[in-house]
Amino acid sequence: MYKLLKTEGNARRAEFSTPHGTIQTPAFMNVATCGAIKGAVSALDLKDIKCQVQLCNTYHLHLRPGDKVVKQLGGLHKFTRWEGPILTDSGGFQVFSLAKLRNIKEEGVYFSSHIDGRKIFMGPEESMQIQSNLGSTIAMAFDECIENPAPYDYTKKSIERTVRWLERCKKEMARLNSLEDTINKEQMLFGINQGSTYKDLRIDHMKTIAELDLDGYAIGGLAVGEPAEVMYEIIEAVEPYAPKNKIRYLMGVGTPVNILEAVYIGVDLFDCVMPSRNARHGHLFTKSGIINISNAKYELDDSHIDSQCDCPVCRNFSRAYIRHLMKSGEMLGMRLAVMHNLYFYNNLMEEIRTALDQGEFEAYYRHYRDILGKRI
RNA sequence: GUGGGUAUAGCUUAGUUGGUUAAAGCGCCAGUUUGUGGCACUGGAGACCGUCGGUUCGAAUCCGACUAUCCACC
Repeated sequence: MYKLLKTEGNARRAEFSTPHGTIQTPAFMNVATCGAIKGAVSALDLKDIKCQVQLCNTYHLHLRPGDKVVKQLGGLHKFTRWEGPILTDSGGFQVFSLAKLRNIKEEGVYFSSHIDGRKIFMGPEESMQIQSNLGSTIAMAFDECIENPAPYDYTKKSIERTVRWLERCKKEMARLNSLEDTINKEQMLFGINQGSTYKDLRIDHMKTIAELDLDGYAIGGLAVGEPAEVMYEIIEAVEPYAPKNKIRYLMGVGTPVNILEAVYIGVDLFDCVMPSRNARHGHLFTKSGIINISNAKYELDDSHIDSQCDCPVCRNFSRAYIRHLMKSGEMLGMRLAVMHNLYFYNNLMEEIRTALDQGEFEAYYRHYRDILGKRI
């Protein structure tokens, strides 16, 4: 249930209520692909880093430990000890990211497991069944994330198929939610807008899926190599056709500035591996830009990662210590880096929400852009 | 003390019958990462080849002495 609280320009401040709690938006989802945020961060840590909602992956959990195993253990919430909202990605992106191994047909996609190479099939019904077994709060529709660049004709045929897949997803989810032993009988379904970088196809597709009255609408297939300006233009083009009374989710995006720009255009929800993956490689976000904590210049730096940050890591540990841990390959270094970066993202979203609450988002937006010195 | 082996980048090593600019891994330095195939990838710096002398047009490579170190024996 999406409840709009305030708007400023196209930017929206809202609450999205779910069976597992209310998400204050704009919000960032913390990526926990296999049921855990990479870097030894457990559900016990999530409040400390201001996490509201996690994203887990259908494909990965299907392969290991298996969605039926998770169901027998009571679903993802009980399994991971996280009581808040969980969104599961449908596996559609893996079709794209494992492109060499795929074979896309009308019924679904045949591809090889990245773990043991065995052939697997996933179509809309399978994806919904897996996500139902996982018992996530929100299921994503099974879509095709089209490569960039893609020919116009291929894109047109692909999004027509993605619409047919979406209709099958909706039907299957209704069936699964009515079954006696379903873990979450109120599981929600988000549709995904595709259409590569063709505005007319994007708009046509959004108009079509808007009529299906889904619980939320995602924009997928962006930030896959096209310039950021192109991404912003596509979001701006599609935004007027996304239902006003439904949450909007920009999939896989992005940098702090990407997110700020997208909020400005009217997006509510984000996810991205950037904060956690960058952290694992020592790249830490600060209000004055990214620092690489492994750099030699931090060897004797007794200050905190970000002097303006009040996360648990910055309240306690020095740059020199975290650099030492990262250089030594200590797991704690990675853990502290990931926690800091996720806090940075979650805190950024909180600042955006506060600015919207106070009617000062425009000023915040311009200020933040100036700090980073560029739009991208 | 005697006999034998070894000595090449910070470390561990490769280097053809002597032939242009001595190679690799690790480490070091820096960069990349956008619905995650988690310790990755890309690039860079760094060696007058133990020391001194000899043979040769030419020596990391062959010869001698010295030094260091390892093994065996006393």
